Amino acid sequence: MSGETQGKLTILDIARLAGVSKATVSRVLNRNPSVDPVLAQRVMKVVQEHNFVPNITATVLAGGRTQLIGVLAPPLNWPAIPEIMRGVAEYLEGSPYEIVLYCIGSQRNHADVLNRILAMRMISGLLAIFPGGLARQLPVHFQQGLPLVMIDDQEEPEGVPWVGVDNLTSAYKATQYLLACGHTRIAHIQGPLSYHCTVERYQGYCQALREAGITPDPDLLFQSNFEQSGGRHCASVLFARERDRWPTALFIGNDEMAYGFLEVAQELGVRIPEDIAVVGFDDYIISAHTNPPLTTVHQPFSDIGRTAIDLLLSMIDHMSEKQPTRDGRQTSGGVPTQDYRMDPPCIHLPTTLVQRASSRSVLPASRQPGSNS
Amino acid sequence: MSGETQGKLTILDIARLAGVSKATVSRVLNRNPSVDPVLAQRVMKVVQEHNFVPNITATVLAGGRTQLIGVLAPPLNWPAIPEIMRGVAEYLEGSPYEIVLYCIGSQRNHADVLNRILAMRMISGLLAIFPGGLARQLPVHFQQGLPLVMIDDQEEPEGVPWVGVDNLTSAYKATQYLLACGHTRIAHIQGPLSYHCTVERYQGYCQALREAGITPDPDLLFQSNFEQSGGRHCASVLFARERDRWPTALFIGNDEMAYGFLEVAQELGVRIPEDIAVVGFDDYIISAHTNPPLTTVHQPFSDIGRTAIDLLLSMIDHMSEKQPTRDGRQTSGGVPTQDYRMDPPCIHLPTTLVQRASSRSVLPASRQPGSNS
DNA sequence: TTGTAGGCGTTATCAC
DNA sequence: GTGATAACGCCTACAA
Repeated sequence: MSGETQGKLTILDIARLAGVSKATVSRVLNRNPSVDPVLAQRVMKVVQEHNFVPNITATVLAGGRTQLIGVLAPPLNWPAIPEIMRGVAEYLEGSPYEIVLYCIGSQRNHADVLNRILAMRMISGLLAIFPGGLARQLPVHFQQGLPLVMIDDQEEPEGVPWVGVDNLTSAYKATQYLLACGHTRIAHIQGPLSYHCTVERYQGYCQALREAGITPDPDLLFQSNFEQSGGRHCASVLFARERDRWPTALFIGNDEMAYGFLEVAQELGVRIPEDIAVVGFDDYIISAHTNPPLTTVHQPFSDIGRTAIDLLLSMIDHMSEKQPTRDGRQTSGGVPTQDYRMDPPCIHLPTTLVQRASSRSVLPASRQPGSNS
Repeated sequence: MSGETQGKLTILDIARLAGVSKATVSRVLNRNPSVDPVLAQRVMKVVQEHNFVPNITATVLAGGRTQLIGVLAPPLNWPAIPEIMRGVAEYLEGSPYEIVLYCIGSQRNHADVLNRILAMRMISGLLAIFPGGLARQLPVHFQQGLPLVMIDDQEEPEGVPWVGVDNLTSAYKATQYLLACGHTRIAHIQGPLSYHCTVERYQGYCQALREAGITPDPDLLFQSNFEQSGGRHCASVLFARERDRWPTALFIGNDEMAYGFLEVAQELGVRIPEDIAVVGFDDYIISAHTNPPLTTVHQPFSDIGRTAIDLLLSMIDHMSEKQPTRDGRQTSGGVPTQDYRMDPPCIHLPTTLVQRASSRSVLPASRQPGSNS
């Protein structure tokens, strides 16, 4: 209310009002310690009274760092994205940074997006969420000094800082849970094999079975597409079999396919969990509302976003302190400073199994399995 | 692949390579018609070969317009937001513009956000989605020349360009549908009265009843909070009554409350739609998955986003052609140019009623109501 | 510690 | 039509 931002003041105006030079104002604004605290006070007072905010474009042009973080994301209505973005946005709210959002859809010339973004030289770091085909270009830019973090489940995390979950362990626990429920014929619907998470989840599934002395039965493995339609398809195939070839439980590679599966089950009058217990993976919001509500592995999406952005900001702080290419090791304030480029961090967040009505123990009440994870 | 963007070329480099001056390159890049087509060709060739993209910060600083659209939004995991953003992003993909996303959560000093955004002088237009308390400041900035569009259901659309749905008509049709189903005791759960949409939806509800010769019964009107908890609460209150005071149908002011209502109904064994038919408003993704799936008024969120951004871009084109404050009327190319500031456009998009299992006709089969609006 | 001056990459206003 | 050149607002040596 006090100072209208319209008058487009510049540091020069502030300088005059405070009776100092542009340079001093600039220094105050950038918290340069070499300025007299008294002067700084005076300047800050003027700045606040007039609600002054430096022109960011000029700042960048002059070589300062932007307060802008680029976020490369698939369409926001993909189920996991809003939650991830919430984590990102909430974290960034407490910082001076803003988000520049690059949504990659179908139309855009994918190959060029990254180049354009970087050519604009506007962001000081990039968070790449499910970058798909763009994942290939990421390591290069990272090596060239762009602070960069990837959230992905498709490519194997290599060459760039990465945040995600431990799919193998998660799938292992999900399967173990079904085993603990007393099931022995446990089927699995997996996603596209090109996805890294597909493989990991399958491995976790197999490992749990083997440890229980069960050999994974190829007859109980379905390969699909991670989409609802895929779940529907697998359901039809499965339910078309004679009843004694059905499994008693099913671990589905993601929730989306589970939705399709549950739909078909309901249409065909197959009772879940009585006839078949179902466990999914992801725990999108919808999963609590399906019929029946879906037992599933909860991915902490907002935490993933938060963690990724936290890592990114620390990378920005760190990488900007050093020259583009310097010798690896150095120490700051007793804390051993890692060289992100030599050894890109890879953070795995824990998942939890959320039990809902789509699964249930087939054991007598006295031997129910524990609650979760 | 051809031209690495790393070398940070400038128009000066391009100029040299093409054997022309900076000015000419700039003109070519900005499609200035006063440049020799042959020269333009030569320049463009160099530009493309080197994958050159002008430094956007310099462009802005020099007075050119940014290709950045500010989007002010609530947390992205609010149900309607991802769909709206999808519309926005998809539309923008076909344009040279990018999104700067400002998520407003709880922490941030709300009053300042807008000032900061504008002080940075980085965006050429602003899309305000459910701005809440910030709505008050919008008209001022709009009048001062900032291209601005609001998507909101809380404030009455006045003083700023606005895109949304016709709540009154939508509610009217929803109620009319229940009447056509044969219901006469139709209850309504409304949201906070401070919301403009609450009032409009209530008016539509009343109007439909009155036209059917029914006086709205205060006993069948519930005032709540637009949240799931509110729906639960109303359900408990309602179901605690003697059975003959129950309505046979219920028009709920938004889907969120409907979810809560359905939950309680299921917990208490009340059959939907047999005991009470339920119609909601919004049609969030979850609504197709509830138990039973929810009949509801579909808001075309992605269209709303698309329309809003379309309007915004045309405003940007238009408002930048004129001096900050000039005389009102002028004509361009035979098309009468509107002065957005004199008369802010207000676009109402149509809704559709989506029929699902939570509602059903109580009439004999021969007199079923038609499918939808 | 503080001020001065040059430069960041573009656009825009001039002359030519 | 084309080419110099002065802004644009800030940062940062360098000088004082």
